[in-house]
Amino acid sequence: MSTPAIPRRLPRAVREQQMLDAAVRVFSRRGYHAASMDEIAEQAGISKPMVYAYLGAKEELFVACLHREGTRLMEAVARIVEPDLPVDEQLWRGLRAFFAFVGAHRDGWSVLYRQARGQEPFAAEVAAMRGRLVEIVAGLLGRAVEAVGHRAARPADLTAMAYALVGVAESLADWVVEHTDEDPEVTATRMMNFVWLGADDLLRGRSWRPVS
Amino acid sequence: MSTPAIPRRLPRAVREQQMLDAAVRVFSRRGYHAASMDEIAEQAGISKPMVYAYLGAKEELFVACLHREGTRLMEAVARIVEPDLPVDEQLWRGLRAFFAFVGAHRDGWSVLYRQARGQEPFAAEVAAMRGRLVEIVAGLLGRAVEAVGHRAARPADLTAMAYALVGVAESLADWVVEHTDEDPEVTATRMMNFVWLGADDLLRGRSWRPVS
DNA sequence: CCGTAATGTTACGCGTGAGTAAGTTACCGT
DNA sequence: ACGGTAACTTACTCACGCGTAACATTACGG
Repeated sequence: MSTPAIPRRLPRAVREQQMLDAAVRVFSRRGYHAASMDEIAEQAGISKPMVYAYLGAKEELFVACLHREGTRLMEAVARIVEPDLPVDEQLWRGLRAFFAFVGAHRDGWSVLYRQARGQEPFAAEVAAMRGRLVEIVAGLLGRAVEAVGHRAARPADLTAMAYALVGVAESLADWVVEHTDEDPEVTATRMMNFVWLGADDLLRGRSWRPVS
Repeated sequence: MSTPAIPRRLPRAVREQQMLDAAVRVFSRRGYHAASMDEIAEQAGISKPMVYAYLGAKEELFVACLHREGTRLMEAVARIVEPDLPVDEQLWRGLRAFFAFVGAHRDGWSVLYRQARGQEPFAAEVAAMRGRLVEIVAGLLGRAVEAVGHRAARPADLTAMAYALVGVAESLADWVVEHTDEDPEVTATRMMNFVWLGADDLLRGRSWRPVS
């Protein structure tokens, strides 16, 4: 009648995930430099050399965090969006998935966007990811313009508009992080209203879809 | 006929500005932690103990940078905006001033927004500044809604909308930083079009004001 | 013209935290 | 049951960079 006594030794794959969990938590709390490898190891319930053995030095570890969180985010969104839908519907779906993800992975979001964008070795990588996203959105907008039957807009105009869209999403992601109580879906609705209709219509009381 | 031989010793006020200039440059390039006091001193053309004598330890120095750049930005915008103008006109003026400032002070913007928001001792202060700005914008929107003669909107709705607006501005500030060649005024126009009209109208070819 | 305060320098102490060497214990296939 | 390997630890080294003590020099008011 001895409980199987959970093994003190765990397989590598499991430990790696525990380490990444701990690292994301600590990086997001302290910031890249202030975070110490010792604290990360402690949080992971393991000793420091194991972290080095499995995930390498601090920089590599941070990149691993970035990569995991970034991939998770992209997949969460990609899973939901279906091509060949009208643009507003695609936006709506993508945004719901995005805010839901941020709401459920605050620390990951913080590492990705609050930390990495400033710290020099990583800023470039995040900028690249963001750039790809902006171009995807710009492409979407381009197709939408064609569909409505207009002359093709200048690429710079579309890219700038995509920049703005992505910016709104990032900013409202902070809103989601700060307002724990509010349903991410409500935030997605707010964004759709704002972005799709514009301030002019909005101030006049119109809405793309009611907020709640 | 001896040129007055610029004095090697300079008054405190001048040195302090040189130091802050150097600090902003180095902080923006390297990030808070990676920036070394030695490099800042060297960039300022002075030795390290002088920096400590005039502006204190690293944290105090960074706060001083934050404060100077933040104040400059606020003043640049406040100087332009006049109350009692219609909301869209106020937005337009404020945005022109904002993007012009960012275009002329890239490093300052980077320190303020890319660095400070992640680094723990400072994140709170920046968040507070940003929060005040959001509330100002929200107040503006509230007055606009009343002016159009609607029932007062819920505060949370206005604040969220202000969040989104500020987010667009921040994001397009990055656009300005990256596209050195483009006139900041063009960026301000892009933002007005996007924010005021919304994607729906915009994709159909309408515009608040042509881009160029 | 001289003292004194402001401006400036060189050279160092010292904590902190990244990264590692060497050794130990549990697990697992044969 | 018994090698061998994967999981794990303790206990260091060492560089880096913040902050300072102690000292030098120029300006300038009285």
